[in-house]
Amino acid sequence: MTLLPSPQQLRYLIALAESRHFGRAAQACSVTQSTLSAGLLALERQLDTSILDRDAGRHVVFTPLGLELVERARTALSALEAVSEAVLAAREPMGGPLRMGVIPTIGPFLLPRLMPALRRAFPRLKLYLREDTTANLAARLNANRLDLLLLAVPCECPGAEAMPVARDAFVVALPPDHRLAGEEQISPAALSTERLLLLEDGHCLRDQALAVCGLLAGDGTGEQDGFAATSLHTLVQMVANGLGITLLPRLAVAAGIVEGTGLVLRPLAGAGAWRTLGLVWRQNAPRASDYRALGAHLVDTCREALQ
Amino acid sequence: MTLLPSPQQLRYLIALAESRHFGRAAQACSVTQSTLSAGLLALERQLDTSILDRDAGRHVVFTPLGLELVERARTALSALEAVSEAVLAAREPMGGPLRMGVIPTIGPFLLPRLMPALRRAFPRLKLYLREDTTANLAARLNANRLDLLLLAVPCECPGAEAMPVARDAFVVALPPDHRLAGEEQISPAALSTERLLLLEDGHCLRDQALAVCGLLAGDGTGEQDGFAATSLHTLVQMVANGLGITLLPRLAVAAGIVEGTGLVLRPLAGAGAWRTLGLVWRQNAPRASDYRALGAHLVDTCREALQ
DNA sequence: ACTGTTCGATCGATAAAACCGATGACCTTG
DNA sequence: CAAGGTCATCGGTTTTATCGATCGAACAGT
Repeated sequence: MTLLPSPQQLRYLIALAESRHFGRAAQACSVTQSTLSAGLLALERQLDTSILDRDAGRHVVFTPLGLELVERARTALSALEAVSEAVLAAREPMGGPLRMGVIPTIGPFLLPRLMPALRRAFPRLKLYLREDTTANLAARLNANRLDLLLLAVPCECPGAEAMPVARDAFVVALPPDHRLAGEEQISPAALSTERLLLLEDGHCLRDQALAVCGLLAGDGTGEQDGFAATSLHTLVQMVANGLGITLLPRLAVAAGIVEGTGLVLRPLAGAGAWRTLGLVWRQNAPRASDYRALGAHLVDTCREALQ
Repeated sequence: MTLLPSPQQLRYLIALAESRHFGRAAQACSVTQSTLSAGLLALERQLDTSILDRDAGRHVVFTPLGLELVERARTALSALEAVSEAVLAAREPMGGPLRMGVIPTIGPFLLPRLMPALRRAFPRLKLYLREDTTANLAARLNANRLDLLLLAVPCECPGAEAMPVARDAFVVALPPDHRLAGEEQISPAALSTERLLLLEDGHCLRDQALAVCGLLAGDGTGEQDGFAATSLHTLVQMVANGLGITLLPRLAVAAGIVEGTGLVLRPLAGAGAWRTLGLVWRQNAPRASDYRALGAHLVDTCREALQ
């Protein structure tokens, strides 16, 4: 039987990959630098390969194989942690810490409603939140630094399981004096010729809104003077200032994002366009059944939030 | 940070689950019984849970949670082994041992051609073979006791990646004095009223043949007097004895399975039915690129084997 | 009921390893 | 060239894994 790397060695490896600094990596692992150094040397000796390029000056440089090993170490360590966590999950369903990631176009509008409902339904749940873009959240989910994502599905996330929870329609928001403000509803085709304001690149809502207008995402598509908003709230302010029009998710509208701005809201003509909100977690996550139960509650909360 | 189970402890757990006997499990791990016993007790203590039901007489009985932990331990250990194996795979592409499973309706007809070709292309490859049904092979793939499967895809195998390599058409085989033997080609509908002989339950070819005839798989479907064949060779002998007709994969026919039997072969009318041969391996398998290269060779071999 | 056997748990001793603190060698920077 | 920072190495200590021997309970055959 081949000699296996120890979990500790893998921790050292991952910590070093994240900080690229022996001392800080050691600190993250709560050991001394000498211990971490020796542990990594032992790992290289056991695997009979070189993980670090030690001829590369004083910077920590990984060999190509070393980088692959880091990735595999991550999944291996996640699998090990899943063993421990399965015990906790079985002992106390819907208890303990849950690290959830949420995108900025959902969080501020849904969480204020969701949190009280969850606290009522699952009093023992400790929910840690992180707001970030889909790509960053997905990376953290894979690195086992988040347990659950609340975002627009489908999303590129290999090895993950998704559960759709709600359909969130897009609504056109315009200044009251806009020439389209008199229309009952607005056709998607009409949008593509307007000055369409969008969130900056990286927000999935941006790409979805562009898709609704029949435009392809790309550098600066749909931007006015190269200017894009950093949040839906600033986006609304820009529209209120007459800089253009935009698409808002019904979820944000229902949460009152346009209140006091005087903006006019109009539905999209036709079958309408929407995004699908959903939960995403790692396959084989020990608490997957918890996540599904949470998703069931989320379905209710979304129905209420979307009136 | 939570205390993680050690790889050794997981090995003990898995070995015990497989043998349900402390002494033999210890032997499988090359340790003494006392070591394994202490290791498992330490694991239960660390996880603060009970894995074994020790009030259940002298038999080894796992708790429900214990069984789940065994499953998770398997995946965790596989992930750990993947780290080590990635090193070997990088050091020597297409070298070292490869444990391949193959179904009985492919192996005897393709391997005689495949093996010499592989030996020529990859001289350093050490290929271990196991012939079994799809279900058993899939179980062994998941348990990390096989690396690669050669079978009919798609197959139920979660967490696996598949690569189709060839299309293998079905051919009707009949006795020369059969009333359908005079036809140029035979329609699938005509088959369903014939005395159709098939492999016994568990062979995927059986279900595929039934599907071709528009029949659903079920208890005894398509059996004559409750009698089913255990291999394609015996099946051919039964047809030659006038007990009925059957469907054979072109692969077996091309390998000469009906030679000397006097059986008549007729194509199926219409678009024709076929099975897809393919390779399957675990996602994240360190040698996945090797498997794809092997699959590319397999495409050639199959083309030749199917003439 | 008695008895020998089998099986898993426990104990004491020993060898291996993980870890720490201090130190050394080397590179980089001012 | 000197100073600071960074990783590797070394000696000593603590912890852990393992073994061999033994114990006690459950079971089977008489």
